[in-house]
Amino acid sequence: MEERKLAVLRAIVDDYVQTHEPVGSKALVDRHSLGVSSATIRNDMSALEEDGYISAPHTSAGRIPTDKGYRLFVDKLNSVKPMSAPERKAIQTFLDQAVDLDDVMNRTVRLLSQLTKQVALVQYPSLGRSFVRHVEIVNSGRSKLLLILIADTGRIEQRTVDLIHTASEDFLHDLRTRLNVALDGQLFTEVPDRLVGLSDNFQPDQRPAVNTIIATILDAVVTQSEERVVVGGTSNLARVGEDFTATVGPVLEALEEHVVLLRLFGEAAAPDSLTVRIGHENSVEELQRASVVTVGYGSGDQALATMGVLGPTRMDYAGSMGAVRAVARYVGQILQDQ
Amino acid sequence: MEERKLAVLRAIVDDYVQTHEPVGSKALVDRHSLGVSSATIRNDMSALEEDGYISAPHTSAGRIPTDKGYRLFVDKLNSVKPMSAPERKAIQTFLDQAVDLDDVMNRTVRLLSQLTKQVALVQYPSLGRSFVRHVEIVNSGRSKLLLILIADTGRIEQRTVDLIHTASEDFLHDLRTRLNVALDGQLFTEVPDRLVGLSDNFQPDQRPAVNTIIATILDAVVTQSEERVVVGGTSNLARVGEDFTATVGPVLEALEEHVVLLRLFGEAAAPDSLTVRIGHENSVEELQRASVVTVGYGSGDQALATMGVLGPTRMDYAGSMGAVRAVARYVGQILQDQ
DNA sequence: GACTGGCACTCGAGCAGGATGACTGCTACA
DNA sequence: TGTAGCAGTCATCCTGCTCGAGTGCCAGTC
Repeated sequence: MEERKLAVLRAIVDDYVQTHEPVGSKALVDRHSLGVSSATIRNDMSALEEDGYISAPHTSAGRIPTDKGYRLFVDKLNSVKPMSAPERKAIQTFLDQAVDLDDVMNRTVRLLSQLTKQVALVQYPSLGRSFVRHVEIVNSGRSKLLLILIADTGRIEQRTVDLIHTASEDFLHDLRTRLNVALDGQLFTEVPDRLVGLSDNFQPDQRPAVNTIIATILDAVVTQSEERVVVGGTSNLARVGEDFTATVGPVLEALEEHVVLLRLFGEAAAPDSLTVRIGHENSVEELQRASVVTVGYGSGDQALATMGVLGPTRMDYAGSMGAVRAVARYVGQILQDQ
Repeated sequence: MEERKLAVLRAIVDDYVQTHEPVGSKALVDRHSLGVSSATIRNDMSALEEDGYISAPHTSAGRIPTDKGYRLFVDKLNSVKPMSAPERKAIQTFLDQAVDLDDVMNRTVRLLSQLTKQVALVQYPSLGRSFVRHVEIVNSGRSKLLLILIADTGRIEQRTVDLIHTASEDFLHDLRTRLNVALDGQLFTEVPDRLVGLSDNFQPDQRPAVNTIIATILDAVVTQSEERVVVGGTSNLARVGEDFTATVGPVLEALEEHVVLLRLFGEAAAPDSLTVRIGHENSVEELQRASVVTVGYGSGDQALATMGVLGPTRMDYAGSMGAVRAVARYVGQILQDQ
């Protein structure tokens, strides 16, 4: 791929992202200093179209980039747009005001959507990659217990447990202590192993209750461990122009299905490694006219979860990538400090 | 207001809600058995327009109800549409599967939006109307503490507290016990009073730490007590047709501002008392082309919080009111059982 | 007095046809 | 390999037109 053809593709993407209109050869030489005439550009564009990087909506219109064109553009992007110093400062102070994990997640989503003017997606720290900080059991009247699992990231899972008999305070105290001895500081994925044989320490008549509680813990840890995603900035979809019911409707629907979103995130990558999925590269059908920029976040080198933004394929990739990466870094830091 | 004019208004609202198109006098007599000719209807419509209940978008079009017309329609509604037995069953089983409060709230929002095909809004149970079930303090390494407040509704508030010195386990045990003695079973609004003088029970050198912790509790209880709302079903806005950027964009923006939504809910009414705000009756400017149906929910006769749906003024009021009320009842029951 | 049938009038929707202009592809040339 | 110019294409915009839904009014009827 010759240098100039790449420059032409870059120029087309830039212009199209800005104007949302097919861009012609003449407009291109006017707005960019490419050093050659429009006829030459036409030849290059013709070649680019041949190779499937751009296409013309109809004969007498300009060209727009295809998914393949955006892909090349992103691959050849020499640098993501870094945040300015005041922006970094603003991100930091805004996130530092958060009082708890929910607040961190909500603020992150707001920040991302405002910075990128896109829909923001933030996954809660995965339990599977977190450590148990504390287990608490609270008697909630009658024969009900409230079971609370606290992760080092500040994430909390709670479950109610129905027992057949009312549990005594002594029994609960004993159980609480043993659970915390067994689990505190362990990875959540280790929890099932650590609970094996725990009920052996109890009186036979207490074992059914213990086993019920253990089953509930396992359910909370295994079944529901990944399920939480926060979405924000959907009003940014209003600016896409185009036909609404056909384009934005399905996207909104997909965003409501958190299961779909989790599939969208896929495997959490290492922190700082940006992933860009453009149009059809996306496995979720409703989102094949959209692009997604994601990045893993977390403390240390292992990612806790993923966050990112979603927008039309004609988005500002360099800017979005920069913003997503910057925010992810700060969130990683904050969760480390918790 | 004569009976027939009211019947005409009802028919106009029904037809317009169904077709989304201005309805004329002829269509009206065709579709409804009003027992009079179209000319008579025209006279009635003329009078209704005079009184401001309906209006014509332009000369040769039919009429559409005004906000005032919808208001009269709702006021004269003799009954909300009750849920069918299978629907009630489905609501109940779906909600019964919820594992914790977050899950109840999320399921409620999904249920409401699916039943009404509108945007659903659910406020978390207000702390101010809940009782303290338990207070927990967890040492989270170094000089940090994790403070957890659990309400009887299952709602959990957490805060991290930075102390100057590392707290001893004995001190924490003592503090935890005293806090629970003082607070368990109390209304959250009583919490500030109950904590007065608590630090007097501690050694002078421990008092600064106790006071810091108390200040954090008060902050969690007072400042942030009302703040949580869940929104769902925004994809239903895609079906409004009309101009998108002008209508739906501002609504989506308003929905993202949870502070605005809380103002929308206003004072939580008693459970079961439905409130309908139509178009301009709404104080939130961006939502003045929308209608909101809300109802308080809770166990007993005091409402814990509010839930409802939001849609275009031309919504199915009877159906929405029925669905909202049915769901609110079940949620109230479930929270009572927790 | 309330209701009906009929008729003239209004005004937006929708369509056809023509002018406009942006853009390309091609060809000849430096 | 790059440039200049020209012919051709095609969507968009505008205009004028017809069509028909729907109203308002009036005279007549029960």
